Amino acid sequence: MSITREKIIELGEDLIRTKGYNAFSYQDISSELGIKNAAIHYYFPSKENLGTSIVKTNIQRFEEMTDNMRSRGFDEWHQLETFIKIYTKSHREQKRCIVGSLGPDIPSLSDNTVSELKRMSNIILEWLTNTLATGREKGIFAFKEDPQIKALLILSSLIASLQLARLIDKIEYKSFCNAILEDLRI
Amino acid sequence: MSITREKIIELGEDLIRTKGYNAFSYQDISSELGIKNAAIHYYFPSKENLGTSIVKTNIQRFEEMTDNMRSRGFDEWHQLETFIKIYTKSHREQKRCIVGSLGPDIPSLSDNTVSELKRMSNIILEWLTNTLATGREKGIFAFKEDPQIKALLILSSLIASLQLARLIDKIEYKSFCNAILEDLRI
DNA sequence: TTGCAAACTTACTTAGTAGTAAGTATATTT
DNA sequence: AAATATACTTACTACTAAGTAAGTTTGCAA
Repeated sequence: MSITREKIIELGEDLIRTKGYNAFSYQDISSELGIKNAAIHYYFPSKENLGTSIVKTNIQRFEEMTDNMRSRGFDEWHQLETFIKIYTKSHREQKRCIVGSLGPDIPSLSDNTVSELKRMSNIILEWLTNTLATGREKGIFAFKEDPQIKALLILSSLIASLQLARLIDKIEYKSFCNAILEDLRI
Repeated sequence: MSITREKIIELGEDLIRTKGYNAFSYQDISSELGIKNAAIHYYFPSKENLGTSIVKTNIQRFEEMTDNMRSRGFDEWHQLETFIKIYTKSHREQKRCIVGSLGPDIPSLSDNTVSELKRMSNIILEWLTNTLATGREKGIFAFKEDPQIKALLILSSLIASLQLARLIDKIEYKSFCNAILEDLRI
């Protein structure tokens, strides 16, 4: 694969996660990479191709992570801890997650991008639901709600807190994430 | 106050909550209201003025609601229930809340709009923190976390779930909101 | 060495954006 | 009746966006 193509995807993801899909332009990418606007169109004929590719890359990354955790025999607590670390890292870097960034812009996304984004959300939610359910069966987690509802509660908290962090300065992000985990302790 | 001005604010809020700040234009408003583009500039010289006014209107509305609940002697459970109803209503109407809509677009908002948005977030969070703390003292709510952390968890869940609702169809929004309330039951 | 494909650049179009200056009709005040 | 303010419209500017067509360089293969 071309190095320029990879750089465009990487920078595009960054821009989506900081400025948002509608707020960034091909200009932002071309000037940063020292190439011309049309060079981006060479790899991604339209902005929707770029958007879709970025989401697909993220799905792949997420699946690699969960596969990796499973093959390394992480228990459910450890898996959830690792998952939450993605968000603390994003918070440190002042970025949001892809789902939280593209979600608000759904009305201006193409059908292809939206369907990939839906696929991604469902993959994450299914993994989380599964991890919670299995963890509770094994006696690792304790919670009274339905696993899917609980998964949704946790995912919502993580996504929105990255956004709220920009609005409310006094957020202690670590305590926040800790509270999510501690809430599940037996 | 002018009726056109009020209509512009109302429609503007709607557009922000459905399409997003960067995705709507003065054209969207003018064509819908049957006026010319420049008429909007007459009331709101720049888009930032409109944005700021919309946030201010929302702050006022929120404060009227909480004042009203207090003066009518609602207990904390009833107050929280009423607050959550704002989100179930938004969900029914397929809209997000103002904080959840403008939050993602902070990098493209003016300083004035951002500071009003921060003020709004803090007012909501302070009210929620306060309600949770008082409710727990009175023995109405049960939770182990710090009230501010708990408030943040609840607010994040409510905000993000409106966004996720567009991505994950099988969300049972009522059960979701119910889970938030039930989690606080003694 | 010629041919060809990959990876671009140059130079452009089209469409939409916020914003403005100047004019006009209507109602209100003096 | 004259002056003035309100609430707009007309007609524009300046700019930025995505996207495209055609040309250029570079490396490799026949």
